[in-house]
This record gives sequence, structure tokens and C-alpha cells, in this order.
Amino acid sequence: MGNRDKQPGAAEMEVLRVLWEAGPCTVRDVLEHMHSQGRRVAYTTVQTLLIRLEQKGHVQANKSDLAHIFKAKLSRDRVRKSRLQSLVKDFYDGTPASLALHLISSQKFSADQISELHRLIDDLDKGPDLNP
Amino acid sequence: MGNRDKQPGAAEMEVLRVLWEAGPCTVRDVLEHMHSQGRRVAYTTVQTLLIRLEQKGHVQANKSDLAHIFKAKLSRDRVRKSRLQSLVKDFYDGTPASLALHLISSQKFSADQISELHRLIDDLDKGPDLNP
DNA sequence: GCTCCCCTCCGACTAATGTAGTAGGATTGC
DNA sequence: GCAATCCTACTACATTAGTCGGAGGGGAGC
Repeated sequence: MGNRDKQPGAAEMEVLRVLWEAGPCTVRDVLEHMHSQGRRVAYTTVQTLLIRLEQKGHVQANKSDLAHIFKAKLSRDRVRKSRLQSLVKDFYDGTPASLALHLISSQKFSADQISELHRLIDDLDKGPDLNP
Repeated sequence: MGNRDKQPGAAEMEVLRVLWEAGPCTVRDVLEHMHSQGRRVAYTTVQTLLIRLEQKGHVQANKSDLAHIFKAKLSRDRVRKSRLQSLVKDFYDGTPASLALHLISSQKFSADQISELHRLIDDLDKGPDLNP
């Protein structure tokens, strides 16, 4: 027990998001991205966040240049998966399908989405394991 | 900004879960439920958790008897909704339908679930707003 | 009445998280 | 070569979350 799959905190997530969207960044790059999205935060705050993420192994730092370049090691997909799993575990009986059913029975869909759904479900019928 | 919709922490969630499942409880009730699920924790820890939840308005305390009785005010459904929303906002473009599509295209379903899906989607076709 | 147990109240400590200031080295523009 | 600028490193502080111990009140049983 201990470091199971603890989600990054909110501020750390904001930084990760920038890294995912913009690719490898210096502290200043991240800062500017955040500022341009209206997020008011100090240079050193971003720096601290990046360093902590690095210490946790969620970010990789290239320190060969003066301004270090930080790159996300933890993928967006991994975090998404983990968040999804924890939601499903806590509220949908551990069964992703339950969540799917819940969504479909309670959300509004556009016509496009409905045909997409039809297509997907028909695929499900035919053979769940055809496309790798 | 500030207290938007901050999710309860992990330990608080455990306590809430007991309250949701077992209904109104004393500190000891919650403690015993947790112990019986193998969760090792001290009496006063549970007490603190309950009191903090009360301070946040997530739990209501009836103090007329010697042993106070705590009842969840924050519903499981509300937390579920909030967790779902935040997942969708962060990873599915703000569109629950995207999550639904993703789930359906990436998860395995049982035959039963597939027919359930068919049923639901057909309903979607006919009239999305028929059943209130 | 005395003792024991259970309960609440209060305080406390640690770790994590969010936030940022300051010091001082390196780079660059003149 | 010097000043302005940018960067890192270090330190710090507040808040929140998780954890629990001890003091002291009140009721139950002898």
C-alpha cells in the first residue's frame, strides 16, 4: 500500500495538461500557456510544480540546456484510464458497461452520435474482437 | 472561485460510503463497519472525519442523544455526478456522449448488456424525451 | 458512592499540495 | 566588462487531509 495510483492534484494536472497539449516545454513555456488561458500564477509556482512532478516520475527533465525542458512521462491516456477506473469502481459496480448503459439512458445525443452508436453496437454484435 | 465542487478526500469518501450503505450511524457504527471491511482505523479518526464532513455540510449530526448520530446530506448521486462531470470535462471534451462512445468502442459487453444497449438506442431513436 | 466504559471535545502531528519570494549563477546586448 | 535579464535552487508558508492521543463528562453496574 502507499502510492497506489494517486491522482495528481489539480494544479499539477494543469501543468500536465499544458505538457500534453504543447509538448516539451520550459518553465516559461508552461507559464505562458497558462497565462494565455487566463490562469494567474507565478513563474516559481510553475517551476515547483514541474520539479515535484519530476520527483514523482510523472515528468522528465532534460537539463542539458540552461533552461530545462520538461516532458510529460505520465500520459494523458494513463490518467484518463485511472480516473475512469476509479469512477467505475466507486459508482458503477466496477463494471464499465454499467457506466455506458447509464450514460446512454440519461444523456442526450445528436443524430450523428446516435448513428455512431448504432454502428458501434452492430460491430459489438458481429464480433467484439475483430479490429486490433 | 474557491469551493467549486471539490471532491471529498479518500478517507472522507470511505466514511460517506458507510453512511450511504448503512444509513444514519454513530461514530462507533461507522468504525465497526469499516473494521468489518478490514479497514484499520482509530475511533477518533472516524470521529474527526465525521466532524469535518459535518463542518463542510456534507453530513448532518443529530446530537440529542449522548452518542451523536450522523447522516449523509451529500448524496451518493451528487458525488457520482460531480465525479462524472469532472472526468468528462477533463478527458472527453465536455461531452458525455464522447465518453459513452469511447466506452462502447473499447469495452467488452455481455450478450445481455448488448441487447440492453440495443433497446436503449432504439429508444433514443424514437423519442429522446418520452419517459420522464 | 465508586469504578469502568463509552462518548465528545480539543489539540496535535505529519504529509501533501498550492503558492510564491529571494539568492545567486549564466547569458546576452551593448 | 557591465548591466539587465533569465534561469535554477532553495526556502518558506498556508491549507487541507489523514491520523490519533488524552482530558474530562455522564451513565451503568455493583
